[in-house]
Amino acid sequence: MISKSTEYALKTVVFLSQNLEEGKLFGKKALAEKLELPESYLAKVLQQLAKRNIIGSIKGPQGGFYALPETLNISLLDIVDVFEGLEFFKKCGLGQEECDDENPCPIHKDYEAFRSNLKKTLENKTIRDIISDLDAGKAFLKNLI
Amino acid sequence: MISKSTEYALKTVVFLSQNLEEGKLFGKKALAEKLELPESYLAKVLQQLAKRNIIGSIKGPQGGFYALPETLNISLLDIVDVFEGLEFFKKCGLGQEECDDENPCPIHKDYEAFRSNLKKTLENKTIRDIISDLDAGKAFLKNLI
DNA sequence: ATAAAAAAAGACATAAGTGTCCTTTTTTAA
DNA sequence: TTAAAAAAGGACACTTATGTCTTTTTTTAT
Repeated sequence: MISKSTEYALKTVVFLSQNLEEGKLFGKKALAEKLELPESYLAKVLQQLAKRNIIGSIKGPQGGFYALPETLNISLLDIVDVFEGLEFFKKCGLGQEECDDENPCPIHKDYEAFRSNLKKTLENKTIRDIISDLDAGKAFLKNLI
Repeated sequence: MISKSTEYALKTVVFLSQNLEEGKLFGKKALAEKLELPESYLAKVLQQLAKRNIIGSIKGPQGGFYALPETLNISLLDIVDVFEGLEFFKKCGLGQEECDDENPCPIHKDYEAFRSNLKKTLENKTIRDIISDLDAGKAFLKNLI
């Protein structure tokens, strides 16, 4: 449910937010090196994030990507939404076309609880929260702090 | 986490268990028609189930597949294990290589709770349970009862 | 103006899951 | 013993996610 795209996006958004300073920009190459991610693939991810206004981008020499003021309020679910959509949180765990409270599949109730709890967790976890956890040493992400 | 292979396998195993009668066999064609599944692909699934002794198979004319006595005690997790393995229940939700209680990712604790709950749910749900739920009208699976 | 730097975009490569088709092997029934 | 029926297995096609490479567009600095 969480693809590489989402994983790379999260790390980039966290990094940019940690380094949010007046006029400070990071190119795809710098980001790929810092975070040890595939540069060309990361470029696509960055473009999608910029298009969705989750981060900002400036073209030309000295250009690059940067965190917006709102970026800190972005939730993990927002990032998942960009790359996977929210279908996962509606679909039946056993792949049944029809599956709801009226017509439940054999694990409907448990699975429904699972996915809605997971959704809530992702929804409530903002970039701000993650950075605060990283700062406090309560959580870790490779190559970030 | 639950692939088409697992979905098809579950439906077949349930069907065969519902029709467990002395000497009664079903060929891949009959199963594919009954369950409305792609016949050639289902054949592969059936082979893997037979190889793992989750169902039995007999070659030759009048041959086919059938449920074993133990088939009723098979859990959903057993079927998942055949086609996806159990990696999902160990892997980090954010794709981090290192992620455990010592070095948790930002959603480690919540995610760990979800996936272990889900695992327990799959582990405790046997084919017998599913058939009993289907019989009682408590659950539904397309083309099964 | 022009060259360079960077984002943006398009085309292609690879791997895994899904799915189909064809051939081989086994085994039973005639 | 032979033909047919069925499982078993191998090879290939399609799709999506992942990843790379090249070209185009934008923009700044000289």
